[in-house]
Amino acid sequence: MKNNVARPVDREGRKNDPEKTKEDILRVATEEFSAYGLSGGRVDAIAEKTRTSKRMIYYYFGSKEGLYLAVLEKAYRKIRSLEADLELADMPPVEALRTLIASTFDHDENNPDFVRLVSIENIHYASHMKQSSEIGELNLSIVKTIAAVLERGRGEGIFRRDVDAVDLHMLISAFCFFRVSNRYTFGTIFHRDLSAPELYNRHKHMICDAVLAYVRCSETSGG
Amino acid sequence: MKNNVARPVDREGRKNDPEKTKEDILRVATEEFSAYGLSGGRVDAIAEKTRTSKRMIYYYFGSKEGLYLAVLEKAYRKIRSLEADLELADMPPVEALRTLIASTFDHDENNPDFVRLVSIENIHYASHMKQSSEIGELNLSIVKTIAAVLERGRGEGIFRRDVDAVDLHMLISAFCFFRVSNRYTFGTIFHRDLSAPELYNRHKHMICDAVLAYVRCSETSGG
DNA sequence: TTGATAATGTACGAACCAGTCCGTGTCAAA
DNA sequence: TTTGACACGGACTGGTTCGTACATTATCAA
Repeated sequence: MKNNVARPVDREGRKNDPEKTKEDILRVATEEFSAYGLSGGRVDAIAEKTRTSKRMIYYYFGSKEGLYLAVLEKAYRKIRSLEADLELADMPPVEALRTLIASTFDHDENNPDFVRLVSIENIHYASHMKQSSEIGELNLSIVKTIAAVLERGRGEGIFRRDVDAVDLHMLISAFCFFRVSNRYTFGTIFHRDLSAPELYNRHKHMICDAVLAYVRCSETSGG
Repeated sequence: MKNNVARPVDREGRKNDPEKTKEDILRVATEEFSAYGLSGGRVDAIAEKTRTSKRMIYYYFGSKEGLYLAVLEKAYRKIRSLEADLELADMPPVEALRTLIASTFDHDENNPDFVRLVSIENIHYASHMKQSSEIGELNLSIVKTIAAVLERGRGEGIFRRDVDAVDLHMLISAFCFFRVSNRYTFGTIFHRDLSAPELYNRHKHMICDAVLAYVRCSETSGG
C-alpha cells in the first residue's frame, strides 16, 4: 500500500472522504448561518468547527453565498421529504385538517433552525431562493392536499365554499411559524416563555380550533 | 426663541443642529438596518447617506450596536403611541375585536420596516431588546384591551370562556406579521404576490372571520 | 469679549474576513 | 509502479469596516 515503508507509526494521516467532508461542512454551516445569519456568519468560524479547513469550503461550495445556498437547499429538501405521507385522503375532512395542522405545528416546533433560515432568507428578500432552481420548483404538494380536503368538506356540506387553499395554508403556517420565529421578542414583551411545554398543547388546540371554526363559519366580515 | 437677533443671514458655514442631526442619522440608520440587518448594515453606508459624518454617529450613539438599539427603540416607541386610542370600550365586543384586528393588520401592512426590524431582532434572540429598559417596560396595553373586550363578550354570553388574551393577540399578530415578514419566501414558493391589493381585503376578512369564529366557537380539539 | 463646552469634519489605524496561492497527500486505473 | 485526477492544509492577501485621534468651528453664559 504505502511505498514509503519508513513512515513513522502515525496512522492518523489524512483519510480522503469527500462525502463526509461535504456533509460535515454543511452541518456546521447550518448551525452557523442559522445562529448568526448570512452576513453575521463567519466562514472562518465554520472552518474551525469542521474537521477540515476553509480551503475545502471554497473547494466544494465556491463562495460563502454558495455555501449558504447549499444549506438552504438542504433544509428545504428535508421538509419536502417530510410533508409527503400523511395519507389524509382516507380521513374525514375535519380529522384530515386536524392532522395536517398538528403536523405543521410540530414541524416548526421541532425545526427552529429551519424557521430561522427562512426568516433570514426573507430578510434577504428571498433572493437566493429565487436563484435556486431546486427550491424554485417546490410547487408544494401541501396545497393540493389542502384543496382536496376542502373540496371533500364542501361536498359534505360542512365547509364554506369561499376558502382558498393557499390562504388557508398561510393562516396555519403563520401561527405555527410565528410562534417559533418571534419567540424571543414576543416572549420578552409579554414575559412568557413560548417554548414552555404547557403552551405547546394549548397553542396546538388553539390553531386547530380557529382554523376549523373558520372553514365551517358562514359569517362574512365587515372589516 | 433665539436670542441672537443679529444672526448673520445664512453664511454657508456649519449650522449646529444636534436634534436634526440625530434625527437624520436615525432615519437613515432605520432604512439601512431594516434593509440589511444588524450585521449586514454598514456604518459607512449610513454616514454617506446622512448630511453629516460617521464621526457624529459615534458621537451621539457610541457604537454600531448603540445606533441599532436607538433605531429599535424609536420603532417601538412609534407603535406604542399608535396603539393607544382605538376607544374600543364603547363598541359591542364583536365590533371591538374587528376594529382591533383591522388596526393590527393595517399597522403591519403599512410598516414593513418595523416588521423587518422585529424579525432581525429575533434572529439576534432579542438580546438588544432585553438590554433596553425602555422596550423592556412595554407592558403592552393591547393585552388589557383585549382582556376587557373578551370579558364583556363573555358577560354577554357570546364568547367562549377559555380564551387567553395574550394567546389571542398572538393568533392575530402571527397572521398579520407573517403576511409581511414572510412575503418573499411564501410568495416565491406559491407564485403569489402577497403585496397585491386584491389580497389585502381578502386576508383582512379572513383573519377577522377566523378570530371571531374562534372566540365564539365551543368546540374542543382532539389534536 | 472670552472661555468653556458642544458639535462637527478629515484622515487614519487596526482588526477582521472573504477568498486565493502554493504545495502536499490519496487512490485507483493503467 | 507510475500517473493523473481528486482531495486536502496552512499561510497569506487585499479590501473592507468599525472605531478613533486630531483639528476646527459653533454656541452660549459670564
